[in-house]
Amino acid sequence: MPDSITDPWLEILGQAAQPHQDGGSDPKQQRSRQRKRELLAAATRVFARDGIAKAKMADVAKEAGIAVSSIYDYYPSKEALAYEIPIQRLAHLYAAFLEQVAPLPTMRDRLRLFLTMTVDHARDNPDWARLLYLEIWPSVLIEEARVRRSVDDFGRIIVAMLREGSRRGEFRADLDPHLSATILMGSITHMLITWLLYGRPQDLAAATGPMVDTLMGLIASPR
Amino acid sequence: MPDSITDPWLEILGQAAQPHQDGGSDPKQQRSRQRKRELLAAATRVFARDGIAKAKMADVAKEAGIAVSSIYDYYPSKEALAYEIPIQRLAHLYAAFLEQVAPLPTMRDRLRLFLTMTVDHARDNPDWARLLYLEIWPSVLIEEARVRRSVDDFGRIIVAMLREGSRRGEFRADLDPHLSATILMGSITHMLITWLLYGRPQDLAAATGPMVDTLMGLIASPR
Amino acid sequence: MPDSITDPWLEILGQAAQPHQDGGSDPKQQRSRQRKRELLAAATRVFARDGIAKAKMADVAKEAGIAVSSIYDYYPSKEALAYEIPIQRLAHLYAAFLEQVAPLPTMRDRLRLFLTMTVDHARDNPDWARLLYLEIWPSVLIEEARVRRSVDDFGRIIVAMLREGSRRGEFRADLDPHLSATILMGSITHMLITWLLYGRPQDLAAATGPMVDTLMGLIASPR
Amino acid sequence: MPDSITDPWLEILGQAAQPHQDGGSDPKQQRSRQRKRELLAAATRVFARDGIAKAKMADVAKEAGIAVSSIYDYYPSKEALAYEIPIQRLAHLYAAFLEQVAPLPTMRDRLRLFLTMTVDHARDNPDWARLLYLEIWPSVLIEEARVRRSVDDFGRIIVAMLREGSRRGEFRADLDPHLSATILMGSITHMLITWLLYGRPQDLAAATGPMVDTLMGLIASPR
DNA sequence: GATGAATGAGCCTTCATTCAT
DNA sequence: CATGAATGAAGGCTCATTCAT
Repeated sequence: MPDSITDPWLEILGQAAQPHQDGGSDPKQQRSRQRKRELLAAATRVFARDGIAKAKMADVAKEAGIAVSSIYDYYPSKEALAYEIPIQRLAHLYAAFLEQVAPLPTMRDRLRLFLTMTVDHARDNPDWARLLYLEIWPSVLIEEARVRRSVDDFGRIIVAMLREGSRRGEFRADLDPHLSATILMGSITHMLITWLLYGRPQDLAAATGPMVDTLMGLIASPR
Repeated sequence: MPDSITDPWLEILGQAAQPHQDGGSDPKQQRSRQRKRELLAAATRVFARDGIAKAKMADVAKEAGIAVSSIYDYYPSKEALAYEIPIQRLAHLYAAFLEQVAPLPTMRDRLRLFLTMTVDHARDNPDWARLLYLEIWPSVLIEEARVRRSVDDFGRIIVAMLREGSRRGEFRADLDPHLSATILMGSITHMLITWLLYGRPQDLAAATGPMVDTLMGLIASPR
Repeated sequence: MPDSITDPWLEILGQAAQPHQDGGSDPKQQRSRQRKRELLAAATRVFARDGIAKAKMADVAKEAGIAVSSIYDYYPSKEALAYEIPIQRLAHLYAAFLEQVAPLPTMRDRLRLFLTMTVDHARDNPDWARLLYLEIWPSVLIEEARVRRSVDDFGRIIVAMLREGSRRGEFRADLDPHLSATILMGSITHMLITWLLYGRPQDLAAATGPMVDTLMGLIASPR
Repeated sequence: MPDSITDPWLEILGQAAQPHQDGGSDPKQQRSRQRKRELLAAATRVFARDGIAKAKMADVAKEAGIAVSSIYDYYPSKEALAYEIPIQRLAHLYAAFLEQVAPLPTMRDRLRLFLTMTVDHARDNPDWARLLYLEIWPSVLIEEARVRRSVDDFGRIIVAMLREGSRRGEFRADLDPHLSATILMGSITHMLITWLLYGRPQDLAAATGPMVDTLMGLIASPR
């Protein structure tokens, strides 16, 4: 049974993978775009290290090797700069998943891939992960619609995949998909947070397999 | 088989339930203690509303109905004030659990109680919960040992109970207790965060039963 | 014919002489009130010297011998501070005039006194005069109602006196009081501005007599 | 008695009507000159609207439809740009007056024309008038000699005309020409400022006649 | 014990101006 | 010529904390 492009989970994923309209200015010049990328990377490092509220634009500028005022050529405010980071990176994650998901035959494999990629993405970009999981996600302040949507997409994708898996009989039908999604996301997120804050488990990659196996076992339709 | 006071999980719980040394001064005066309680309650509200970093001592003072400088008669700094909140409340939670846990015969029931009480405590004190789950817990800033210990106690208690449950044959022995604890804590925490940020599930109490059931089902030793 | 308290010009003058509600905070302490006075005096000097837009709060603070942030204990912004100056001083001028005007028998004498006191007040407080005549008065920015009202009172008082003088037969009835008022105010103001900007006439007091005489001659009812 | 070119008032007027050396570069290109004119017009509008100190070069550029940095191809600084405006326009006013004044037989008529043209010029160019009467004229900042001279020319021309009129017996000889000039200029200026700030008199043209008549009556030599 | 008052350190943001292309 | 891009220099304002009364 081939996937239809109209499968809800694919549609949601496809939209989430779209690089939403960039918040800052969009310079035409090649060199400028490069500077902007470097700025975002530098900001990620500084914000992850000091926290958004306590981080200083001066430190971001220094880290990026540009003038403080130049930051404002790209982003209108400190918050706009901070919010751009999770938006872009999450879109990348969703896009990468979209690219690799097609060949997999079952929703089970696909969901497993999604969770695994999420952990790997965090492990490969710990600064970004700190920012997302410790600053942005729990932030009471997310009034910015674009950030909120990016973050919410995560849950939406999982719920949609769970639904599709249930429909196909791969996943238990007796579990509310929101409940399952909460367990999946909460477990993965908590593992990441523990790793970020305490450095445990030391080998995050090694711990991911058993974690994902256990979670998949929980939701797998029996027999 | 009666509990021994030397059971690791009871020992850990007993220590966690001790009100750790208060950070501020400890005036003997009755009236002073009352003011201090009010101050802490006011601070909880303000910090939950604005976030610790953005909250102003002036707002806390106004909410408490006292002068800004008077706050410093009780707590040496804004952070000390902020940190005192989770410390006290978590100790209360642990103590309340300690009081009710004894009569329960199985670790399964006890763990179930712990998770349920955690959710109830958050539901009954949403301001405090915002502060703990959205501000303190993910905080990169927790260098303050006492806060960190209070928070860590949560995980320690669960791991110890899981171990004891495994030892008694109630819980699956093939699951690493840290992995199980991560799932339990992550799931509960994520449910609370979603409730705090999005107001869903609307009826948190009603959602807690199925969630705990599912989680317990996951770790229960088969037959 | 004794003045009635209900004479329009007296009523307007009486209101204008009221010290309008102070814009800044109103500390109870005696010492604080003194500081506030000194602050206003220092601000007058700095604003007159550098212009409001270019003046720095740091310079005002230095001139007043207090910390920059302390200024904000008294006034909420630079503009509020700047605007308070003309408001207070104009009210003083109006009040002083109100005190001295009663004994004078004719409107002619009274108007002459008003114009003379205006010039004297400026001569005695050249910093304040610079601020009022060169910064505030021509300011497009006066959206602050209180400042605008204080300044407008000046014209209102003159027009009302002209009307009363006409009614009494002292002033020519064929002149529109607004036209006359424009000539009176414009002439006096222009003389002051020239004095402030160019230092001419060198002896402002000596030049005032002839100026006022000429103006009064213009509006005096013939014979 | 024909005017002699050596009449002081004519000599002063002639010099004032010369377009003083332009502050910016003087590109020979036709197109460039056009751009410069448009830039000056745009700057007039922006400066009149926001005030020189608060106006931003970026806004001027946007209004002129050119790049910010291009402004600097024409004028070396914001102040140079701002000052160029009154200089050029005043020179135009003086030149226009010079053109029309010759046929008039009496100094009285000539002075009347000068005052009327001044008002008309302001009414026809309210943006420029705001700039001149509310920003430049009272400016403490006019250290720029050329601006100051342009503005001062106004008074010089009037004083010279008053002197010539007195010499000819048209104007009262007992009035100090500086005093008379102050009344004339102050009255006209004040009428204009009131119009600019308050929109009154609504019909400026209609109000000008009586005002000028009254002023001329004041200085006219008695029969 | 309680507070009104004062402050120093700091930070985000603005903007006129420069310059390589 | 024209400009996009970059920046240095500032400045208004905030706020946690201190202290004399």
